[in-house]
This record gives sequence, C-alpha cells and structure tokens, in this order.
Amino acid sequence: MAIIVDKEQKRRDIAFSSKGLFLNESIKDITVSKIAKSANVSKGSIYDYFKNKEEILFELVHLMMVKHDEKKRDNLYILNSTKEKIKSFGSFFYEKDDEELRIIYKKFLSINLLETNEKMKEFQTECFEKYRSWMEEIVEEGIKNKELKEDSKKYIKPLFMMAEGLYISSITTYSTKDLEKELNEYINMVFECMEAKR
Amino acid sequence: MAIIVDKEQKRRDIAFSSKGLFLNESIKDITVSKIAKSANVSKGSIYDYFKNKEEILFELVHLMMVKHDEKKRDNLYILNSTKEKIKSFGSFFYEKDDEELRIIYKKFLSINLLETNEKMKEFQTECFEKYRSWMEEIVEEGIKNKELKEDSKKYIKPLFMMAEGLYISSITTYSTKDLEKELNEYINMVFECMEAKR
Amino acid sequence: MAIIVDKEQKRRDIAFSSKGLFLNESIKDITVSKIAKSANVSKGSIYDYFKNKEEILFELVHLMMVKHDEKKRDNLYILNSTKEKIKSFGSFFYEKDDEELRIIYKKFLSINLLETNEKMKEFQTECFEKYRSWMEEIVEEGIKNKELKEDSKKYIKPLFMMAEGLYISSITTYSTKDLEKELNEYINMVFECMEAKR
Amino acid sequence: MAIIVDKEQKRRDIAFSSKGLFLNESIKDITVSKIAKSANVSKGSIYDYFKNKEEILFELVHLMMVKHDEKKRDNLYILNSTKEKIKSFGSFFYEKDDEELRIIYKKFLSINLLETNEKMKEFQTECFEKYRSWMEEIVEEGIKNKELKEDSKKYIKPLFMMAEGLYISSITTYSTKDLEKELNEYINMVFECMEAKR
DNA sequence: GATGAATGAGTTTTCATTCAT
DNA sequence: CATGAATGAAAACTCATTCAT
Repeated sequence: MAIIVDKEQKRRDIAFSSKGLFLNESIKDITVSKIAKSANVSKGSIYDYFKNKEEILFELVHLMMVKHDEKKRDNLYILNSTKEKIKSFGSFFYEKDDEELRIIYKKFLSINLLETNEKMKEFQTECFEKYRSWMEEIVEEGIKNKELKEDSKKYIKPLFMMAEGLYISSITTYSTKDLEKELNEYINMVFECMEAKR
Repeated sequence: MAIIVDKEQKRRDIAFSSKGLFLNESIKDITVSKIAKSANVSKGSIYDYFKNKEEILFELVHLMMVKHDEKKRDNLYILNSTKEKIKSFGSFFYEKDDEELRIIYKKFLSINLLETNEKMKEFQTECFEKYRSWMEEIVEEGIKNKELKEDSKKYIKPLFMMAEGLYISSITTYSTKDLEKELNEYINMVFECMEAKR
Repeated sequence: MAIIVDKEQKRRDIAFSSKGLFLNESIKDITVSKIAKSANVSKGSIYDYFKNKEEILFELVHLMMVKHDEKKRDNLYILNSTKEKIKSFGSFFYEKDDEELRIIYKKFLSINLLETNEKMKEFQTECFEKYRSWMEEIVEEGIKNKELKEDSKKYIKPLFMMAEGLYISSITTYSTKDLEKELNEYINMVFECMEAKR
Repeated sequence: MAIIVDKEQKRRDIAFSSKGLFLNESIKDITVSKIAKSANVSKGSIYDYFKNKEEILFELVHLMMVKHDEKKRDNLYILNSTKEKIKSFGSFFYEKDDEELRIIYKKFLSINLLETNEKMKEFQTECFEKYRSWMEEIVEEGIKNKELKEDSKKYIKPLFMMAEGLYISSITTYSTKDLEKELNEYINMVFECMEAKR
C-alpha cells in the first residue's frame, strides 16, 4: 500500500472512532483491542499511531475541545451583555450538547489525578489559560463599555475555580441537584461585585 | 459484639498500616500483596476484612478524616474572628500538616471519578455536607455577632466550591503557584460581600 | 494452601522440569507457556519463582553443573596419573554422558554472547576459575610427585582455552570431526612440555 | 548479468548501511524497520534482497571479513620472522582496528550458537579453513627457512583453538584482563616447541 | 520495481481472587 | 480461623511479513 497516509488525520480518525467506547465504558474496561475493533484497524496499527491508551483519550479530548471551542466562539459572538457571555461560558458544565465532552473530560481528569503525566498537566494548563484569557477579553470589553468596574478582572479566576469546583462536586457527591441554576446564581453573585453602579 | 468490635479494629489497623503505601506509590502499583505485607497479615485475610482494594483506601480516608476533623475542631475553638475561622477551614488545602490527607484524598477522588461507586459518592456527600454545616455554624455565629450581614450564608457553598476548584486545578495544572495566598485573597473578596458595614 | 513451600526447591523443580524443552527446542521456540506446561504449574507461578526465561535456563545450568562436578570429582578420585586426570577433565567436551549439559551450556553461552548479562558473566567466571583451580591442584600434585616440571602450571590456562576453543569450533564449524581424539592429542602435546624428563 | 551484479551490489549496500546498527544495538533491538531506515530503502525491499534479518548480518560479516583479510595480507607481507607473522594473526582478537569486526563477529557467533544454521556453519568452516591454511603457509615457510622444526604444523590448529578459546572467555567471563599479553605469551610457549634448535 | 501501511498471532507479564491445608 | 501458593484470564505490546497500489 504505497498510499502515503496522513498520520495526523489517521490519529484523529482512530481517536474519534473510539469516542463511543470512552463515553460508555469505564476506563479499565476499555482495552486496546476494543479500540482497535471500534476503529476497524488492527491492534498493531493502534501502536503505530499511539504509544498507549492514555494517548488516545488525550487525542480525543483534544479533538473535542477544538470543536467545542469553535462552537463556543460562535455562541459568544451573538451575545450582547457581558453577563450573558460569562454565563454562556459556564454552560459547558451543564449543557446537554456538551455532555459527551464532559464525560470524556471527566475520564481525562481522573487519569490526570491518578498518575502524574507531564503532558496531560501541560495540556490542562493550556486549556485553563486559554479559557481564562478568553474570559478576560470579555471582561475587558465589559470594562470598556462601562458595564463593569475597573477591577473586575480579579474576579475571573475565582469565578472559574468556583465553576470547576461545582462541577467536580456535582460528579463526586449528591450535593448539587441543579448545577445550571446554582452556577448561574453564583455568577450573579459575582456580577454584583463586578457591575458598575449606575 | 466483642468480635464485631475486633473486626472493626482490625479493619482500621490494616487500613492504617497501608498508609505509607498509599502515600508513596501510584494506585496501580499498590497491590493486595503489598498491602497484606505492610499490614503483616495474609493476603487471604485482607479479603476477610475488605471486599477489594478500593475499600481499604476508603477506610483509610475515613480514619484520616476523623482525625483531621478533631484537630480542626480544636483549632477553630481558639480562633476569634469569623474570617480567621473560615481561613482556618481553607488551610486544609495547603497546610503541611494536612499533606498526607491531601495525597490520600487525591487518590480517593481519582477513583471516585474513574468509576461510579455509590458508597464513595455517599461518603463524599457526607463529608461535603458536614463541612458545609460546620461553616454555616461559624457564619451564623458571625451573623449573630453582627460581624456578618444577614444573607451571608448564601456565600458559603460558592466559597467552598471555589476552594475545591482551586485545589483541583493546583494538582492538574501549573496555573496555581501559591495556593495559600490565592485562596486567602479569594476569601477576603468573599468577606467584602459578607461583612456588615460598620 | 498453608503449606510453606521451599522456594529454592520449587525453583529447582521447575528448572529441572524444563530440561527436556531446553534440550530439544531452539531458545526462541521455548515460551514461558511451554515451560509452565512442562512443569505442571501455571504461567503466573513461573513468575513467582523466576524473573524471566533466562533465569530458568540459568538455574538449570547451575543444577546440572553441580551434578556434573560431583560426578567429575568421583571420576578423578579413582584415577592415578596426572595426564589421565587432565584428560578426564576434557572429557566434558565429548562424553556421551555430558551431552545434555553441553547442549544446555551451549544455549547458556549463546545468551551470554547475545546480551550483556552481569550475573551470567559472573557465573561463567566462577565456573572458569573453579575448573582452573581444580586443574591447578591436579598439576601441583603432579609436580610434587615429580611427574611434572616445576613450571607446569603456566600451561593450565592455555590448555583450558584450547579445549574451550576446540569445543566452540566443533559446534560452529564442520572442521572438527573427532573432538575426543583431537583434544587428547593436544593434551599429549602439552604434556610433552610439562612432563619431567626422566 | 548486469542486473545480477546490481542485486549483489544492493545487497552489499544494505548490509553495509546496517553496520552502525549491528555495532551499537543488541540483536533483539535491531528490527527490520530500523535496518530499512538505516539503508534508506523500504521494508519491502529488504525482503527482495534478504530472506531474513540473519542474512543481513551474514552478508555484513562477509563484507567485513573480506576487507579484514586484505588488510591482514598486507600486514603479513611486510613482516619477516614467522613468530611475528603468527602474532600478527592473533592481533585480530585485540587490535583496536578490528574491534568493529569483533563486535559483529560476536553477534554472528551467538546466532550461530543459538540456532542451527547450515549456511552460517559452512561459512564459519570456510573462514576457519582459510585462516588455518594461511597459517600453514606461514609455518611451511618457517620450516623451509629452518626457523621451525619439521613437525611444526601440528601445532597450528591447537594454537588457533587456544586463541579462539581465549577470545570467547574474554567476552563471557572476567578472567582475562589483558588478552594481548596473554595471547602473545601462549604464542611464545608454542614457539618454544616449534623453533628449530640452533 | 518499490513502497510502507496494515496485520495479528504470539509473547511476556500482571495480580485480584480463590481455596486446600 | 489464617494462610499464602497457585491460578488463569486478560492485559499490553511487538514485529516479521505481506501485499495493494
């Protein structure tokens, strides 16, 4: 087969085919054999494209993140108020549309907690910083518009942390019934502090 | 009855002996054999006291939590201001003294994320609610003292979530350098909202 | 099975059971599965007693060496002249009785050449030195008896090397038809130099 | 005919390109992929020129032997005494210049011991006989010159075997520290027997 | 003729769990 | 009642070889 395959594309194809597996089965039940079967390639081929199982999940999270970000960007574009934009950000944690990514992300997170993996940590850092700078842009715009107070940026990280914490506890405890409602309440509370008094 | 007490004690002894293992090795390197060895019992006996490996970690977290709570209660007792008390709460996430519990808790958390385990989720819920009601007591006292505004209780959960989120991101990203400093800044920010204007 | 098994004995038993395999099959055809089957234990048990395939071969060579040495010692005991004793030494390389050990030793040797294995090299050194000092004792006795010249000991190592070289070429080339005859001729030649002139 | 010559040349090119690989990596780490890469041909092409991995090593040993022999012949040409010539022969086992060939030869030898390979054994026989007849020529000349006794030829094979044995033990044991010195001592000892008394 | 992607059988290795003593 | 040897199923991973293009 003298076809020169686009290795990057093939990686993506394999990772994408395994999505169903990562959505429905627990990590330890997902074997390389199953992934190979789901991608219609041989086990050996998997190892041509990935070093191990974690790398596949990693690639998949990557892919889905990219898609998610594009969609998010489009969503933000049509919104007007800063509060709406920030709330749209938080919707990742409850929107039906993002459920798949949340499930995959959860698995990714648990592996990142389980073992120290430099690359994963770096990737998480990048994501984190990306969203933070994104939120900063929004808040800066809000400040320019006189919607928000000058010092509003200091609330961004704590707000983000709060959302993350809420998400984690919603999946590890029974204490959060309606994440959407709670998250938006919290955002409102933070906006109390950020909004310029008129 | 005496036998039951012994069984319970033995469970605790085994779990406690395995602490070093859970502190120093990655979950997948901790085998039942190693646990048995560390507890000076036979592998077979482990199964008399625990259904599986996770249960041992579970028991250990339990034990350490109880100890931690007792210590925390003593610490809170000698503090005066509400803010100090709340900050003392947050110290769990950075105090050197609590490091062991944090490491164990991290492993517990990752397992809880990895697979759906009813009992673990229930336990996490209990812990969560325990700390929340504890913080509520403190805040209520602050309200009674006229230190805090009447509606201050609504800030408790978001504050807690924020601490949790900050902790998670401190172990999954490189974005948080000085958790203690940041956490206390955030607490200060929340107190801006809670403190009664004098 | 609360039987406390003699680990060392079990190791020996497993290694010994695999003798047939090592005699008849080429190294790369000998799998741990086959060894387990031949020893009537599970594959997992093999790994309780040995780190890998090489260790089993190693143990087997050990065992057979020990037996061989005992037999050799008995043989030497009944011989009178120094030349006979030295020839008896060389018989290892052609005696029908020692064929099994030769086959096993050949495999051991090839692994020792294939990869650098400290332990194997050390073991080979020990064997080598053992046989050398053994030959030295014999030669010393010959010197004491006035059978041999005073400086005869200097011929021991080259004699040994010659035997080793002859053996190696007998298995890697077609140049040696009758190893026994040749070896004994060489020994005679060396004795020409060693024997005291009467 | 032209095509055949090209095939032969290509074989040689591939084998020669893989020299670095065979020098630096252990046999089991040398994959057909690596060889193909080092020779800048496709994996499929390897199989057009060689039946298997061993054949490549075989070809390489061939190539290097031929070069070595040419050099050796030149070296011998400028030497005068028989003893010097014979010592020059032995230098293969310690000369820095021959180190590469020694490493390759060692791998070749280990494969030859590992599995019975007719062709390899035949090749080893040829080499062996070639060197022996070469040494015989030298010794014959020495006899003609009255340097050596009439019966000196009988010492050639044992001398050769001794060198081979010494080499093997130098790589499988720690018993030989200075191969050059030892080998030349042994050669001197043999010359004691061979040299014509003047 | 050359390529290199794909194969998949075959290997080593692990370890939670069992159960005879 | 405790023991710890033995299990065996299942995992990860390898790589010589093939063959469609």
